[in-house]
This record gives sequence, C-alpha cells and structure tokens, in this order.
Amino acid sequence: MAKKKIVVEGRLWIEIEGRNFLGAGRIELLEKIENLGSLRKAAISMGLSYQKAYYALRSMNDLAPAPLVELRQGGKGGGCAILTETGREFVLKYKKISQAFVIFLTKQSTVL
Amino acid sequence: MAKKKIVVEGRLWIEIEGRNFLGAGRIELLEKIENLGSLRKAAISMGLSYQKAYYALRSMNDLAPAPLVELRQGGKGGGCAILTETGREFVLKYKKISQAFVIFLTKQSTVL
DNA sequence: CTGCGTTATTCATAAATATGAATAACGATA
DNA sequence: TATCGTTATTCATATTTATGAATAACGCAG
Repeated sequence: MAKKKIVVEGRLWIEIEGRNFLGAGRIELLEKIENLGSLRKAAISMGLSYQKAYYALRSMNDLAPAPLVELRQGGKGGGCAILTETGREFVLKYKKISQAFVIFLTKQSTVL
Repeated sequence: MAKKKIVVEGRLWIEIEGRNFLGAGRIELLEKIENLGSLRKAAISMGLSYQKAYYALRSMNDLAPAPLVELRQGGKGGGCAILTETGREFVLKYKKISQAFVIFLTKQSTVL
C-alpha cells in the first residue's frame, strides 16, 4: 500500500480589536476591486453574492484605521469602487505574511 | 485615540489524502477521552453533542494509519473509549506544531 | 438472566447561513 | 431631464448545519 499523503494545513487572518478584519477571501476581493473598479463585478467574478461582498467591505472599512476601498454611487458608469492607498498596503502586508505561512506549513509537514 | 490592537490569527489542522484529519477541536476531544475514558463524557465536557463527537472520531479513525481511539460497547460501566498509542503520538505531534504556530503568529503580528 | 451505562444509529426539528429577488438612491453625461 | 449601471438596503426563501429525542445493541457484573 502506498503511504497516505499527510500534510499540515492552515488559515490566516488579521484581527482588529478581536474582530475579523482580513482573510484570504477578503484579500482576493480587494485585488479584484483594484482590477475591475467595481464591487459588484469583483463579487461576481469570484462567485460571491454582492450583498456578502458589500457587508464584508463595510466591516473592513469600519475596522480599518482608514477605509480600504472608496465606494461611489452614481455618476459615470453608475458608480465605482476604488482601492485606497491603505488598502494596497494591507494587501501587500497580508501577502507577505501569507508567503511566510506557506513556508511554515511545508516545514511543519515534514515532521509528520 | 488609543491605537487599535491588531494581530495575526490563524488555525491549523492536519489533512490526510486531502481530507480534514485533526484540528484543535479534535485534539481536545482526544485529550478528554484519555482523561475520562468515555466518548460521551468527553463530548459533553466540551459542550459537544455526542453524535458530532462520534462522527468526528469515526472520520479520524478511518483516515488514520491506525485507529486513534478504541471504542468498546457493553461490559463493565457500559463501555469505554481508550486513546491508543497512535492517538497519543498524534496528539503530541499536533501540540508541538501548535506551539511553533503560536510563535509564528506573534512574530508576524509585529510587522503590522 | 436482569440491570446498567455506554456505544451505535436514525430521524425530525431548530438554528444559523446563504442566495436571489426586488427596489430605492445616486450623480455624471448627453 | 432622462438614461445608465452602480451602490445601498430589505426581505422572503433555500440550503446547510446543528441539536435533541428516541431507541437498539452490547457485554460484564451481580
């Protein structure tokens, strides 16, 4: 019998004041917003309902020291969603931490 | 205004063949079983329904190279649940990995 | 062979989440 | 002022998950 593949897996997120602030899904949402310029399109593109994405974004913006995304309604194109400088910074920080996490996990898997 | 407390949090688990094998909750269950000698008592002591604990244990035993817990029905006391040597080994391994994870998380929190 | 408390199993219901529909509000542009 | 596609919000309904009730099976001890 072949030996079964056994690995360590995990999830990471950032909390502010003990509340969920940023996880993998929210980071993906922020990146899609940056690319598409629209919350609705970003949500749909990652198979997420608009409502869920909207509430997630509200939660993020409320918790963050400054808004991660600026939402505008009306106007040219009906409205838009713009990733702020603060948003870009948090995306970068999260991805750095995430990279370190992958290394951590593969290393831990070797001891099993 | 005081600066908000911002930290990196995470969860760890072990997968076998891509399926969930051991996480924090299951480890706690195994430890309670070792202490109490009963699956039912272990489940209740951690606010878990017996069924959920039972199915979790079935899943663990099925995935593991050898059963983590031996279940016996009938007999003195009505039955019992005994943590096996394999079970003890996995508990130890998980706790070691978990300790390393705590250190990882606190270190990553410093870059925020 | 009866009693005991556990393991083993099913089922209906409760609770929590997710999803989609529907619609108002908005503001630049033509 | 009408149009457009987005943001903003509510609501009913599916879907999933969790919970508790109920009961059979088991095997040692008395």
